[in-house]
Amino acid sequence: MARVPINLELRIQPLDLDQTLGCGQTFRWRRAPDGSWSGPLGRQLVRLRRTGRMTVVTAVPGTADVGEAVANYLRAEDDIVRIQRALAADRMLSAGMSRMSGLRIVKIDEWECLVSYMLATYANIPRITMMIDAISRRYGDAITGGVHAFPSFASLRDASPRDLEGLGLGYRAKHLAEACQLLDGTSMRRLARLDYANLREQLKELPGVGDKVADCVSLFGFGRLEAFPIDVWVSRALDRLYGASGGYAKLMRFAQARFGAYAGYAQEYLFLNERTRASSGFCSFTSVDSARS
DNA sequence: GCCCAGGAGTGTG
DNA sequence: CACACTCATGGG
Repeated sequence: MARVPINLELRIQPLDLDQTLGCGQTFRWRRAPDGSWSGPLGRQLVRLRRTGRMTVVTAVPGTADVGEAVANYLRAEDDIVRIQRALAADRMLSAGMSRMSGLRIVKIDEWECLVSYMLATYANIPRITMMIDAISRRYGDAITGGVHAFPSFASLRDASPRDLEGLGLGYRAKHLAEACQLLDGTSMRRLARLDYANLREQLKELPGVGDKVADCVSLFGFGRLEAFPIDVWVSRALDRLYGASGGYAKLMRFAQARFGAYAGYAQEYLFLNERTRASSGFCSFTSVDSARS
């Protein structure tokens, strides 16, 4: 593989990189002061930059399929305008949605997504980012510039639980180690064939995977847009905006009845709105300088 | 120091 | 079904 950068342009619209890569659905992208974003995609380090209607893609080491990989990651096939128009029928959503018109749900690698959201339990986004960086540095192949690919299934399966704990994962280390013993190299492909209801039930069989994590993995990892992850922020939003309260199953039924096939997008709008109300910023930007060393 | 975090697991009423 | 408690730890 020639370690030569490759450059190309993609036309994906609408697309706001800050909203899409900095909103907390994915954890490995870093924003540079010039507004470009860089992150590992497979075994390449990809840099994305918007120029007008186009997205400039730079990849190291460049492979011919990087354009397809980026388009897949950004779900280029999703008709965001149509999805937003459908969801705008809901007055509660339409209010805050216009500020997020460039937000796209991303399609993360299934294995990476599963591990990432197992680590995301009861931790804030900066810490989740640090944990994922830690296991990548320790178990992932080096790409370039100190950036490592996300560790493969085999590399994490062979990791000792004690070693994982030493990376600051806390009680999540045990869940991750036990989950690896229940999976094999073909598990993600098998899960991908299931419908959403069976997928989330199968995911919940894994230690450290409950309703919320199963829905995050269904949405961001397996691309099921009907999934509606309910965390503390979404739960507050449902209560505040709709007066909906109760357990996960009840709120899930409420969301599916109200938002339907695009519940995942509705969830992201509600999540960001509610989190923004509590704090100041829209996105949790992590600068290139502070996140790498 | 204090509070809380894109929860899960287990036990109890 | 709803709560209550514990888990292990670091960012803000």
